[in-house]
Amino acid sequence: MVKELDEKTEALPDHIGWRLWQASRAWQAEFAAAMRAAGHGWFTEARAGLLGHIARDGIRQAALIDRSAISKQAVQQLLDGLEAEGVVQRLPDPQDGRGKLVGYTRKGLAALRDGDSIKLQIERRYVERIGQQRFAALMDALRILDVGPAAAADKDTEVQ
Amino acid sequence: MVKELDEKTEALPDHIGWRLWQASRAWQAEFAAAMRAAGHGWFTEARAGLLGHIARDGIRQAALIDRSAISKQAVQQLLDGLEAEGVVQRLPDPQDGRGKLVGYTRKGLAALRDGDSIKLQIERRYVERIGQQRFAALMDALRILDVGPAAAADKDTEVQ
DNA sequence: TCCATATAGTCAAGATACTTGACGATTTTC
DNA sequence: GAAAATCGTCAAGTATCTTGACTATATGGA
Repeated sequence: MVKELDEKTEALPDHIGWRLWQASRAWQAEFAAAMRAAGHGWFTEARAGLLGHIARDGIRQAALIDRSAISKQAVQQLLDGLEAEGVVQRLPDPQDGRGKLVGYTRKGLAALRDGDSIKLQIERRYVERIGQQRFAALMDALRILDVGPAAAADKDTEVQ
Repeated sequence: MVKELDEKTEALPDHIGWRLWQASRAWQAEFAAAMRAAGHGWFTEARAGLLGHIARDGIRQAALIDRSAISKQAVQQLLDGLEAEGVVQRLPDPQDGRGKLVGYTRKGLAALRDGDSIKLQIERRYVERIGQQRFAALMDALRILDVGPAAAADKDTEVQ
């Protein structure tokens, strides 16, 4: 098709936000596809974002709400889904009659283990592609940039 | 609250995917907030993702669909919204009776200009935070990683 | 002790951003 | 020309969020 080749191939955006977005989306798509291929068909990106805030030994639902950047109702709905899938379970908090403790089921913990090995595989591919040094520099810069919910939550202390 | 301090502050994930996701979300939230503050109340992250693929001199809707990672119906719905907001316009393609050409209105072009200056402001803050060298290394690594739709689309040509 | 207030979680309703499936109009291919 | 592919649209449904209203429990004085 000559017509296609005639078209100006206009450059895509090349600012930090665009690059981060593309890289993030690509990573998530790769990870989610591998998780589903590994038998965890319930795995979605929204759920992944929440699971990232649930420690292996569980967390109080209220604390989870604080850490996630979304509303408590959204957290609840995601938890409802994960609970229905048998990935997490909610138990009453013995310390606080109002509270719930969110923890992983055996199925959930198995998924975490699979997830860990998939992460390593992806990371290995990234290192192959851009080299160990550049990869280290990438992680280093992202760590020091230190955006995200933890950094935002620290503002409660108002040290600045 | 002593009880809070007693709780183990379990570490958040620290792999490349998590860091990219956090950084990407933070950038997008910052950018979208600044755009809305600049009077572009119609600006959302989903729309931003699509606009990133629309060159200043327009694009055929079919080409836009190819570049975006979403379904053609999703593209259409986003375009419907952007057209209703007066940001883009769709004109019949004189070369192809089936096709449409998507282009910016004056309002859309003005938003692009504001967006450019906001991007520069955010980038300046990032450089202040992590230093010029680290920022350059970050961009360098992300560019060479070269994930995203353009990389995928280039596979059609099979130059590799 | 009792009451005001804050916190934890839930229920309900709605918006946004997607999806798949079906379809008509046009172009390309043979 | 007629079959097949492409382009855009319409319709319906799902996932992921939102805000608002509400109940139950806990906390912290008077």
